[in-house]
Amino acid sequence: MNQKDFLTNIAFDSVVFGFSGGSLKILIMEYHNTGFFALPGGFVQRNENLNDAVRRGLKERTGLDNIYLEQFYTFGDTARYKPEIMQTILESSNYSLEKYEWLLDRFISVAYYALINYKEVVPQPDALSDSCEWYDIDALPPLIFDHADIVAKALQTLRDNLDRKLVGINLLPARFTMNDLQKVYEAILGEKIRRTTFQRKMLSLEILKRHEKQYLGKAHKAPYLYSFED
Amino acid sequence: MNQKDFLTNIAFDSVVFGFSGGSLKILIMEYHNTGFFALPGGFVQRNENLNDAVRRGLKERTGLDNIYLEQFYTFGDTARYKPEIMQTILESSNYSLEKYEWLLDRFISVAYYALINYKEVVPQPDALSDSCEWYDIDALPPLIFDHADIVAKALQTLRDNLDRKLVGINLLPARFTMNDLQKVYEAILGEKIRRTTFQRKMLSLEILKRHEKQYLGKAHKAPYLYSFED
DNA sequence: TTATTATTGTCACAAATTGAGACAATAAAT
DNA sequence: ATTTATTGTCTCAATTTGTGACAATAATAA
Repeated sequence: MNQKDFLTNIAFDSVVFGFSGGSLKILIMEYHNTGFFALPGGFVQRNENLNDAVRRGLKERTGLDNIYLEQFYTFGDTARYKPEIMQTILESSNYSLEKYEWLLDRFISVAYYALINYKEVVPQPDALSDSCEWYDIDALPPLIFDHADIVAKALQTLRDNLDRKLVGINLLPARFTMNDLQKVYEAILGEKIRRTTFQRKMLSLEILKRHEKQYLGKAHKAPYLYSFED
Repeated sequence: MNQKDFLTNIAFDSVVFGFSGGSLKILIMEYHNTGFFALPGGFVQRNENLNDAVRRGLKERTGLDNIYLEQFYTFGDTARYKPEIMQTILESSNYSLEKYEWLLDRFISVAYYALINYKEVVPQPDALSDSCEWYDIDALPPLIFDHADIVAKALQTLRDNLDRKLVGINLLPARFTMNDLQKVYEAILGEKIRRTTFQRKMLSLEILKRHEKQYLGKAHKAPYLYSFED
């Protein structure tokens, strides 16, 4: 992690969405001995595409390749520049302030959101952090810098894109019921959806393939399973 | 324009849309003695918000404050890094390669689009360029770097946002006819719109204020003028 | 075996939105 | 007074969406 390997003044942050227990969650890192919470992020190598840098960072945090990923905004206000916070983080991990002085400079951050299947992930902390864990989107800890703004804008963008792109599928396992899918939509939108209208709309898109029924031993009709990829 | 005044490795580019003669146009710069064409852009001062930097750049090119402006994507592929082009531009304007060596570094560019009233603008070249002129969106010269991609994505984003935000109004004078507005929509979408449906939809939004009729001496019924702001 | 229960898939009809054209009302020219 | 081109509005059809009804299950309880 040497300064000359990386572009200066530019960083990225990722809002990694997962779905579990009926609610939407994101990954949050906690730095050693500081009580500071932040989005997972990183820096761009000099010979690396920006998008590839973000995928590299996500691979380190989640172990996953081929993640659904979307860039949504670049945050560049001077108000987000708070070197004293980064200094505390470095000092708390006994990092040399001389060697890592470049981290105390101002950064403009390109923000992405990712959608992943919660069950496939075992979140991994990095060298500076104690933990990388799922937090319910409605119960986040206080975040450093402007990361709360980044999360809010990620969620807003996800909502705006929900109809246009059928992105909700990326939060589910390969096979899911119509009710599973509806729960994802409700968690993202933060409101209840009418069952019959939702089912009709999803089926009319003609991109869901219907498979065998899912028998769960419940005292009622068993639902079909669906998948996205043919 | 000293390196230490600016953030390194980060730039911005602006796609400035105007509407004239029934078609959509954007501002393009041509660099001295090179035959190179590019989008207007610039760099971010160390103590300046990113968005403010873009507005500062637009003010220099157009003379306008309070421009409708939207960030839409950040371009960070390594393939866009072509120092030989920038070197040619600097040499052709007799700039010292030593002093401006930082301009030969790799830049990640945050792209914005702006919508302005064509008639209010007298485009201004900068120190490196011969001209800053309007080009029809369908007849652009070949652009350097990935600027053609940036234009394409700007237009796509503008189209996607057209219904959600009634942005077309920013391309027109303060008072306009329904037909003027329809022509703007048609130029952006690249297709004809049904007159009665369009009129009904615009009026149903209830954000247009109707004013006196516009008598142009034509042998038919005169249209009403409308404005956006109260 | 036969109800009972909860949920699913689909249909039917109403309500709302959009598509498409008809038509009267102009301003100015003939 | 008639003609011409365009505008504002209306009507009806077509499509989409909202809302509830209802039969078809799987398992449970009787």
